[in-house]
Amino acid sequence: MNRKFIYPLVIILVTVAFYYTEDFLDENNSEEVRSEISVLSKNTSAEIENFYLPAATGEIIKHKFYTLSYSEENEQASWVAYKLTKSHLSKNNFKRPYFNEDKLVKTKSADWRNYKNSGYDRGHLCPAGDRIFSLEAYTETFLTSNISPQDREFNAGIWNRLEQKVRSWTKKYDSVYIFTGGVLRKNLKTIGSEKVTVPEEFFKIILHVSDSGYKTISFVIPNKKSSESFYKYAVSIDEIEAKTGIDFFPKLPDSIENVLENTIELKSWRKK
DNA sequence: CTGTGTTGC
DNA sequence: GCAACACAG
Repeated sequence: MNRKFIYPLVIILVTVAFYYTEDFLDENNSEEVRSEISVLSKNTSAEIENFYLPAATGEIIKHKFYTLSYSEENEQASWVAYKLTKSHLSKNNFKRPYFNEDKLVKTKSADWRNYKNSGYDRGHLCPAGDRIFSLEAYTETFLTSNISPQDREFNAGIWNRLEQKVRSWTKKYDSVYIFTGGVLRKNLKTIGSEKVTVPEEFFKIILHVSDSGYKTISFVIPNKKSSESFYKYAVSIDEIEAKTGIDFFPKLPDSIENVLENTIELKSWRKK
């Protein structure tokens, strides 16, 4: 191809796209948000800790590579939050370590033996596959505060497919924030001597932050085998809040929080 | 990738 | 408890 032709064309396209998105996004991305994003973009290490974390529902545990809120009643996290970036998606072939108690949980996290012969997987909330960029990060996901009883075919099936899609979104968008956990209700079935509750559904929220604004997609999926597309289980964040009692994005200005939380925006996430 | 079970020390 | 290996979705 002729570079003399391509370069001007690219410049024109980029310019048009820039002005188009500026106008287009004004509707739900105020100056308020823009200025917050510009502040956050200069504050990479602490941004999730300080700004995007859901409200606490129990003891907040800040690990090096993810943060969680532990529910002692349920012997598992009520939510796990972490940032996934393109650079995290490296390749490694670490041997699976054993699950350990999370020493940072003051009330003691559940013992892995609760899961043994329970019929349920020790399902990662922050997936090991998202922390393979270092042995330390990988090992840190093997804490019992980061697992929840999951149906075998749910975990290896629809939930796994969603996790892989999150990795593909990460490649596309450079970085995303992920918030995930089981829907913890009263009177759930339990396993093991410590009575780890078995969620009937799991939620996952994906947030993308860029100069042009915020973008989210979220799901609630039953803890059982499904051959459906996970898109069938796309819900609003409001719905997840209603089911879990968790307040997501409590620090975002209400005007932005409301728009993010009550809309289901599938098109732009689905397109290739 | 998501995991489990068995064998042997 | 841990290592090695086989196996399943």
